[in-house]
Amino acid sequence: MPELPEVETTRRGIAPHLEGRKIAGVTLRRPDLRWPIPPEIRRLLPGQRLLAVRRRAKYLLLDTEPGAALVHLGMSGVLRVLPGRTPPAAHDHVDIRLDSGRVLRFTDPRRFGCLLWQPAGETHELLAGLGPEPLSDAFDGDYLFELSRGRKAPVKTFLMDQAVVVGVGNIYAAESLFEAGIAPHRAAGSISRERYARLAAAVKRILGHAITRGGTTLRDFLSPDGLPGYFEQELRVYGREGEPCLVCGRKIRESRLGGRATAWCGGCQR
DNA sequence: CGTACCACCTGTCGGC
DNA sequence: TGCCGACAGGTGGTAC
Repeated sequence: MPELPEVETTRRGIAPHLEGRKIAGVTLRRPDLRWPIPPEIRRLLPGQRLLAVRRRAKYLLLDTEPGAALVHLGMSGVLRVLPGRTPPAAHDHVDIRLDSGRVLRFTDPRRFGCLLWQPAGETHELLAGLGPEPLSDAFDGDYLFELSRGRKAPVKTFLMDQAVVVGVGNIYAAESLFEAGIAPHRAAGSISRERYARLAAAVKRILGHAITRGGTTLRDFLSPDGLPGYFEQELRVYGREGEPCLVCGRKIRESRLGGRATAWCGGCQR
């Protein structure tokens, strides 16, 4: 499901219900999601107080004293805080019960998500190689320009590489490239410093805006309070293949890059 | 190291 | 109406 704005929206939605609460118990209805759920989740979490809910890239970290539960929502995962007596439905794989009587429930039909354990003071291997946060000062046009020299991969693929910058998935990559006026198939190494400055600014603006609007509504995503996000109606190229460009009127084109559907405007993006 | 491709899994949608 | 294939927001692993 989610790109960074959806994950951040989830974090903001669940954090007030979790921080400061004690974990009353953990219910695992499946032994694994994308990977086996490690024994620490069951063995160490019960009785611990939740100290903070953080986000790194598209991972959520539920901090406790001995370590953090690491959650990735994959393509179809949802985390919600529900009344404790809510009966589980299909694909409700994990419950973390709270001393408030409520329950943090992880639902994920496709099971591309994961629930892992990161001991206090350590960095999980999956987080070790990640690039900078897109909304941080470390991410800017100069960074993209320097890192991209010699790269032949399409700029869209480059931008979606989580080792380059985290949190930019298929939707927001397409939208950012449209705003920056860059054709998605252009080789990353052939793009000028000035154009990368525009691209970095577009990524920051679009992700920041999407977060303030509560993420993009897609069929698998509801924000944690059950309300849909409101960003979908503002998408300018993603999902608009064949429709007229809102700027120049040309038909939005569709191609495939790195196996992913790619929408772009041949008039506005060069 | 960089790049391309496959895999994981379920639900939904369009076409016949 | 029913069936079947294609596709979906992610990303680790592998093979070149």
